[in-house]
Amino acid sequence: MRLTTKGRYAVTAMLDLALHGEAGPVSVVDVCERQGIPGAYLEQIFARLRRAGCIDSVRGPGGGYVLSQSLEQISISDILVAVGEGVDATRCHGAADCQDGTQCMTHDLWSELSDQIDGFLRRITLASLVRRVGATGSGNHRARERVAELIHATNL
Amino acid sequence: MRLTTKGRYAVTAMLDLALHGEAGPVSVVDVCERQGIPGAYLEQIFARLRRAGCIDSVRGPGGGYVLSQSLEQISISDILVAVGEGVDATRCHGAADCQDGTQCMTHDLWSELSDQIDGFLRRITLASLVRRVGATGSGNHRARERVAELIHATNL
DNA sequence: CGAAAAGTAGACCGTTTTAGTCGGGTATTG
DNA sequence: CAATACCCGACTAAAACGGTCTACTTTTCG
Repeated sequence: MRLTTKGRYAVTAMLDLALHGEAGPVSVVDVCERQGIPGAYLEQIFARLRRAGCIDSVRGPGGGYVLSQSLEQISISDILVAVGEGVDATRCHGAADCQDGTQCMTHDLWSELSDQIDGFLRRITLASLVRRVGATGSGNHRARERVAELIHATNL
Repeated sequence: MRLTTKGRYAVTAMLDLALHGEAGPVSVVDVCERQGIPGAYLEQIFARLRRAGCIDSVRGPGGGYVLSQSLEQISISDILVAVGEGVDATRCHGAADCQDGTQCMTHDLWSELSDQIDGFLRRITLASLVRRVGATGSGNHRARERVAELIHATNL
């Protein structure tokens, strides 16, 4: 199972807005310089997020993007769905016609899996992400060590 | 997030072995006719499963493939990992060097997500799948209705 | 022994998706 | 009116996906 960079970029960018958006709109350039995301690509992603209603845009000098809801209201699931990276592990995209018009043996399994993953992502909001990043400090030594441990422990 | 057909085929094929393997080895042709999987492709998948130690092969007439462990011992996670479809939502594949050699802001998130999904898949074994398929009957009306409800409820 | 049944191996290939780039817009501000 | 910033659609190289095809080797049965 893979997550594409588009989905990751979208979440990263939204988190960046959450962290730096208090003083007003945040420009694409600001975000892509801080997060190392190609500017032209990030524009596309922001466009999708806007059309989905996750963010609002302000044009002209001093403009940029602003979160359109509170941090508690925006979940990771919302963001991924907005950029077309919503979870779907089924072959038939939920239609249950996987094999000759009827559902295949493993349809329930994939359906349930999709549900589990989405549930997890729905419970994580920008608010909880901000709390976490704030607590460990982004990119510092302590954080890196903690993650290294985690990876080692879970054999990821 | 997407799951490829290779992963789905692998699980389906393993489940087929679990359901029809009691009388001896099951041939590729048998499995692909029952499950609607292209034969030549399924052969590739079985080859990976064998190299990973999930199944054993028996050559010559009357040969085929046999599960190499008990139904309780084989998890969906094992199968997916065997065919190279293991869960990894991080960009850096666990190395924590996502951004300029240090970990990016969202590394923990993806790492934890991968962990959650894998945990879920590890708890489901061929044994539990066989029980489930037996209980609902594959492809019957009741099962399809249940799934339709689920899909509607979760907006998948 | 020889034919047929089956697995083994790996090169190959068309299509789709990914991960962007590019070029030209349009609104807003100073 | 010029600079800043969003807006939008077309385009593209590379990778991944979902297979196919060919040419083996091993084993059983008659």
